[in-house]
Amino acid sequence: MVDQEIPASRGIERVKISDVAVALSLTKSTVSRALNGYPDISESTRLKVRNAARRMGYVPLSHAQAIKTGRVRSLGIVWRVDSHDGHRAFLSDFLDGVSRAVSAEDWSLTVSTADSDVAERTTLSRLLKERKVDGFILPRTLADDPRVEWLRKEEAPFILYGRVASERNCSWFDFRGEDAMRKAVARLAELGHERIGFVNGDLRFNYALLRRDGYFRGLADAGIDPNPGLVLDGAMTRESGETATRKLLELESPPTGIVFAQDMAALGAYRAAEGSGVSIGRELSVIGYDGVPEGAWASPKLSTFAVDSRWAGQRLAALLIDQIRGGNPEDLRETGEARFLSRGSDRPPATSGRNHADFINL
Amino acid sequence: MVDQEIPASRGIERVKISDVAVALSLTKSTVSRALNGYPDISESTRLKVRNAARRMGYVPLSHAQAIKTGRVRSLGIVWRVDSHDGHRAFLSDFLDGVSRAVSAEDWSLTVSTADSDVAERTTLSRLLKERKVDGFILPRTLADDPRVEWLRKEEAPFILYGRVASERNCSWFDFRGEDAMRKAVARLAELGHERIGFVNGDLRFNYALLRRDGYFRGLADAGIDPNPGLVLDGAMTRESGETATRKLLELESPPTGIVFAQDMAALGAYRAAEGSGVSIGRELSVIGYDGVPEGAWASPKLSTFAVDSRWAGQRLAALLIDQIRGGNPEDLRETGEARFLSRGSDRPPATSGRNHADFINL
DNA sequence: TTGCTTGCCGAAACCGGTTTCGGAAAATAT
DNA sequence: ATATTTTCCGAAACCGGTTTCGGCAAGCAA
Repeated sequence: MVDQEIPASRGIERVKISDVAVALSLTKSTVSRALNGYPDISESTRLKVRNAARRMGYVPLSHAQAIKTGRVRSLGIVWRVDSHDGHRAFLSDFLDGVSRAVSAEDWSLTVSTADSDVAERTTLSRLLKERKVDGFILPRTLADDPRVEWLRKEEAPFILYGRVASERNCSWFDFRGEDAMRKAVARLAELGHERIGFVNGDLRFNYALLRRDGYFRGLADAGIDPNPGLVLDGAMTRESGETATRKLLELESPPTGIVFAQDMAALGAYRAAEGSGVSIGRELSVIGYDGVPEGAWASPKLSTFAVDSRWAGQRLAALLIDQIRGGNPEDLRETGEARFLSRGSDRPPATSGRNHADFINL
Repeated sequence: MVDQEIPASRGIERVKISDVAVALSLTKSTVSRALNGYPDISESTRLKVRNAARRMGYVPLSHAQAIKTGRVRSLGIVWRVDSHDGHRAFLSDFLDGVSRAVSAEDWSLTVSTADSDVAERTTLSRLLKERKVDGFILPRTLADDPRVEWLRKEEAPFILYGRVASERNCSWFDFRGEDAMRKAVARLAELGHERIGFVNGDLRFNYALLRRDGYFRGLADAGIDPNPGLVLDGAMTRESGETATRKLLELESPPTGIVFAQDMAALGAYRAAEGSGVSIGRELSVIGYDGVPEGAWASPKLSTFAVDSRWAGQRLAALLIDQIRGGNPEDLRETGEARFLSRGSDRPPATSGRNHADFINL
C-alpha cells in the first residue's frame, strides 16, 4: 500500500520475447522456436507459449526479426507520377488490392513516387540497399524494360504488372488487353462496321504492342483488310485522344468505329466528335479499354473493357510474396480477363441498313 | 591465375560496416560514430570514413540500425477506401507529396488500406506493434476522432490532415476551408446574389463544421440574414449533390447561388440543373471546393477553391518527422490557403440588373 | 618537469530477436 | 538391465548495427 514509488506507468512497456520466456520459465530460444513452428518443440509447450504470447500482447519487432532472417516482410512500389494521369484513377483500387494481399500475410507495403527514370532508379536502389523491402512490384511495364535487367543483376525479387519481352526468370500479372482489342473489333464488325480505326497508346509500353496485335487479329477474324491509315498511336490522354480522333474523322473515308487502347483517349473522342458535329454512338462508334469511372459520366456512356485493378494488385502481391519465399519466378505468372461493359457508345454504323435492335449486347 | 576456385561472384556481397572498418584499420564503432556525426571523431578520420563508405558502396541496413535506435525511419498512412470516392482523386498527388518529403530525409512510407473503422484500428495497431512505422499521418479527420485518443494512449506520434476539437498535444496540417467558404459567399454576394445556399459534407467530419462556420461568416460579412432552409449537408458525391441541389431548386424561392463544400457535390448540381432546365452560370451560380480535375471538364467549368494535395502531403510528412525527432506536437501545426479558380460557374444572378462585365475575377 | 585537461579512438556491452549445437531425460530396442 | 534412439529444451553464438565507457596520447598550465 505504500510502495507506490515503483515506476508506475511511465509509458507502455513493450513486451519482449524474454518477458514471455521468463513468465513461462523457459528460454527465449524456446519461445522463438515455439512461435515459429519449429518441430523440436512439444505440442504442449507450443500451446502454452502461444497462449502466453497472446495474453501478454507480445508481437515481435519486425526489424529485430529481420536482422537475423534477412527479411523485412515488406513489398515496395515506386509509382510514376510524371506523364499522363491515365493510371492515377486506379491508384486507390490498385493499392487497396496490394494492401489486402500483403496484410493477409502480415507483410506491409512501402510506397514511393518518382517523376523520372533516374528518380525511379535511385529510389529502387535506396529501398533495396537499406533493405526497406524484400522485393518490388513494377507497374507500367515497358516493352524492353531496363528495370528488369537491373533488378536481375541486383538479385532482387520483383514482379511486373504487365508482360515483357525478355521473359527469362521473371514473373508477372497482366490483363490480356490483346484479347479485349480483338473482341472489340469483333464486336464492331458484328455491328456492321467495316472501317474500324485503332488509337493506341505509347508503343514503348508493352501493352501497346500486345493490343495492336489484338486489333489486327480482330480484323483478320472478321475478314477485314487492315488499313494502316486507320491506326494511330501515342494517345493516352483526353487531349491526344481528341487529336487522334479528329485526324481519323478528317480522312476522306473516315472510320465508322474506333477502338481505343485507353479510355481517356476514347473520352477525347467525345470532344472531337462534338467539335465535328458527329454524335458518338450514331455516326461514330467507340469502344475503350480500362474502365475509368469517367466513362460512366460521359454521354452516351462509354462502352469499354474494364480491368479490375484491385485484383491485379492482389495477385501481384501474392505472387511476389510466393517468389520471395522461394518460388520459381517463371511459375508465378498469371493473366486476367478484362470485362466488357456494354454501354451506349457502340452501335451499328449510321450508314448501315441493319437495325440496332438486331444486336444483343455481349 | 590459377586460383579461380575462390567463391567468385555468388551474388553481390553486401558491404557491412565491419568491412569499411577493416579497410581503414578502424573499429566499427569509430566508423559508426564518424558516419553519424558524433563530435568525438576527428575531422580527418570522418572524411576518410565517409569517402571509403561511399567508394565501397556501404549503406547501413535500416532494420539493423532500428534495433538499437528504436527508429525505423518510416511513416505510416492508412487510407480509407470505403465510402465516397471524393478523396481518391487526390491520392496520387497526396502520396507524391508525402513521398517527396519522406525521401528528402531518407525515410520511407508505409501505406495500407482499410474499409472500416475496425480494419483501420487493426492495421494501425499492427503497424505500431511490429514497429513498421515510427508515426502516422491520419487523413479524413473527424470532429471527434477516436484515433486521436487511441494513439495518444499508445504514445505513438501522429499528425492529422485536418484539425480536431481536442487540441491537446497533437499536430496537424489543414487548408482553411472556412476562409474559402467565406470568400465564396462574399464572391457571390458581390456578384449580386442574395439567396445563397450551402451544401455541406458529412457533419461528422471536422472540416464540415469549419466550412459551415465560414459560410455563415460570409453571410454576416455581406449583411445577409442566414436562412436555414438554404443549408443542407451530407453531400459528398455527385449523386447526393444532385439530390441536394434539386431540393434547393424546388423551394418556393430557390437560391440563385450555391456554395458547395465539395466539388463532387457541385458537379452533381450540373446534372440537377440539366434536369430542371436551368443553366449553370446563368440561372444558377455554383462555387465548389477541392479542385478536382473533373471540374475543368464540366461545362461551364466549375469555379472552385483548389487545394494543393501534394503540398499537404509534403507538409504533413515533414512536420511528423520533426515531431518524431522530438519536436513539440503543439508547435507543429500549419494551415494553407485554398486557391480560387475563377471559371465559368459563378456569375451575376439572371434576375440582377447588374452586368457580368462589371465584375472582375478574383 | 609534473599535473590536468582535452581530443580521439578502441573495447565491449547492447538492442531483440533467430538459429545452431549439444545434452539430459524419456522412450524404445536389445 | 543395458544400449540406443528420440524427444525436447537450454546455452550460447549470431545478425549488423549503435552507444557507453575507459584510456592513451597530445596539449596546456603551473
